[in-house]
Amino acid sequence: MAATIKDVAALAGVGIATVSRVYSGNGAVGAATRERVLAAARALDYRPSAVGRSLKLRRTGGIGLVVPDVTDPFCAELVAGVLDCARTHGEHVLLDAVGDDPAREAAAVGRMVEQRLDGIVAMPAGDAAPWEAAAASGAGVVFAGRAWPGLPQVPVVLADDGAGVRSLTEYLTGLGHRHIAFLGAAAPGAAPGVREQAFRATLAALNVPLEEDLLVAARPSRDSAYAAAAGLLQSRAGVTAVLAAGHLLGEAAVLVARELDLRVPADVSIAMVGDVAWAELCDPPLTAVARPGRDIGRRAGELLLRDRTRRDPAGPVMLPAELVVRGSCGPPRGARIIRKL
Amino acid sequence: MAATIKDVAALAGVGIATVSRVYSGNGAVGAATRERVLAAARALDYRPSAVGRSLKLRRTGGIGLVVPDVTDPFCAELVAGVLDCARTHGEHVLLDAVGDDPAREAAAVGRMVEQRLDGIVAMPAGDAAPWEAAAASGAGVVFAGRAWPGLPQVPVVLADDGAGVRSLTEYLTGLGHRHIAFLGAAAPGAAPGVREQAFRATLAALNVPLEEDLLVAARPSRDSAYAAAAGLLQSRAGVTAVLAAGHLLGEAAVLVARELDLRVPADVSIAMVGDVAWAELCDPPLTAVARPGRDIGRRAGELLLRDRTRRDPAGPVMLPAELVVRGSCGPPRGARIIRKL
DNA sequence: CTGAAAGCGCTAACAT
DNA sequence: ATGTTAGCGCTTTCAG
Repeated sequence: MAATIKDVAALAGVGIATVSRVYSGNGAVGAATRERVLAAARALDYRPSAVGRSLKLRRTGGIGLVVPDVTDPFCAELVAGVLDCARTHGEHVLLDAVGDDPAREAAAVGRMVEQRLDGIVAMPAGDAAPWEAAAASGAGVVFAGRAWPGLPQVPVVLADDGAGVRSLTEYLTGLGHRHIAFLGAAAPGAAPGVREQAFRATLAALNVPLEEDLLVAARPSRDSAYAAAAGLLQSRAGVTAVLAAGHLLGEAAVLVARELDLRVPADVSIAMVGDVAWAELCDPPLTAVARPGRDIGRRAGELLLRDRTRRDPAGPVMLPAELVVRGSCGPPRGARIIRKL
Repeated sequence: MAATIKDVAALAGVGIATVSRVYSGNGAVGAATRERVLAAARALDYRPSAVGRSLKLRRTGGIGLVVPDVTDPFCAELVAGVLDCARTHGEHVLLDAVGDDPAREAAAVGRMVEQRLDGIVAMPAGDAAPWEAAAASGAGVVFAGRAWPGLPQVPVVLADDGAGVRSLTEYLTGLGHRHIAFLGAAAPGAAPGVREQAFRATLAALNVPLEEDLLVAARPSRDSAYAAAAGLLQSRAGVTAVLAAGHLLGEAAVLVARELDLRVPADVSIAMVGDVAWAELCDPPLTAVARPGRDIGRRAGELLLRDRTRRDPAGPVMLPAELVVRGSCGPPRGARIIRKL
């Protein structure tokens, strides 16, 4: 169907090497010859085959990208960032969404390895095995937006959620809150995430006593988030503010507060980590920690594409998460009015 | 770096053809031999190269996907749908976002053609040329989520926005509205889109006089949307409802209404086409026309992957857009209260 | 049931 | 400046 280099060479009356030289830019060709080649190519609608070239060069180019869900705003930003990076480098991007399912992730990584991509940037979900295999196969791997404790040798770029939560916690306590709920804690027994750790640490540093029963666990699903928020706000033991550890949890908190006819921020302050479009649209607009998804994606791509003989940075690359103050947090009910700075 | 079929054959003490047969499934191999091959492959971390196979088979597989912006909720849904489809067919997806820029689109399509993908599904932005070239090269092309009048021979799958806008317009007029603004009309002189046409037609069918100055134009950007909404609502000549033709326009309307201290729906009713996450979160929740982005993506993928010798359906595939009634629309101020049905 | 060999489209020596 | 050729990793006749 598609014309090959031979067709072009034949039509132009030159050898295939000349055609190759015209397209690859290596080696010189006379102006007249080049013109004949180009004309022939145009006549035949010739596009050089990346497949043939890849086989010969033993390097395909291309970035694999594995995220849990393209529909999630943070993931979408991250994808956009990787796309940006790929575009500036003239690379293509192979995308898959694996829904945090380790089996699907393994399958996706396997397919990408078979495609002989330059490397993979991923928000890792489950098993270490596929990543080890990918790295062993010579493909680069960079994690983005999510840490993966098991593979310390894999470079990773993250939002500095610890700092983000610290800012937010300090902001809330500064407003006068002493009974802050943390929505989205680890299940009892499980290791707490960075967000929860930062929350605990900040409270401790501020000498605000931590109330363990205000750390409410939730799995990362809408339903679980909603249940957790409902459980918290219905029987709220003097909670004056809730810090939602993710945008799904923030959404749940807003919805539950509205259902319970709680005024925000008069009755409860609400804030969340993850700044998404609706944060600005809801009423009142939600204070949130903005995580630089696009930058993370871009940076991860750069890390992948750059010369891999160079030593990678020790430890994760942390990109700043910024506190965006909007109208959803105020002083706790009954507190002295804080004078504006 | 990576092991090849030869390495495996050598280690297993068989010919490369046998290794190939083990992996491709074509031809029979003795159980014992197969085991030896598999063992050797495992020892070498062998993964067959898709590049070699593609070259030999002269068919790469893979779906190209071109959207304006992965960060847009509708596009993200569409991408997710194509990903779903690709997964069930064992295909991979090559994604690019081109920001509605014809030059970037042409570049993206060019790269995809060079990759010798099976075909491309796209939300087309600009020029017809790259698409014609792609189709000529033998790759299938399917448009999704956006019509492209210039290329009638390209199959296209769309949300039935006409029907959606009709439902919405009927709903609004049913509530008693007679002065409905349409936010997002075509620029004066330009051809109106399906949404606008449906709006005009529905009003005409209902014998509601159309007020031309309530059709306000906007380009598809946040700024333009905001300006249009502000212009409309500041000097509103008796507008009782606004129908926003897209989610960006809906967002702008909500924001402007809030800034102007207009109560929704008491002072103005607001509704939009495009149901996005925040519609449910904002206060009051926004009535919207839900467009089945994911289904559109899936369907477009199917259309692309299925035997292309079969005749494609004449005319676009229309997927239903559903009116989701929430709290942002009510009877116009001063109207007789409509009895509940 | 298995091996040898041709060739997919391309690039990079090497030769002219 | 241009042509010839080998070979990238794989599948697939064709022999055996």
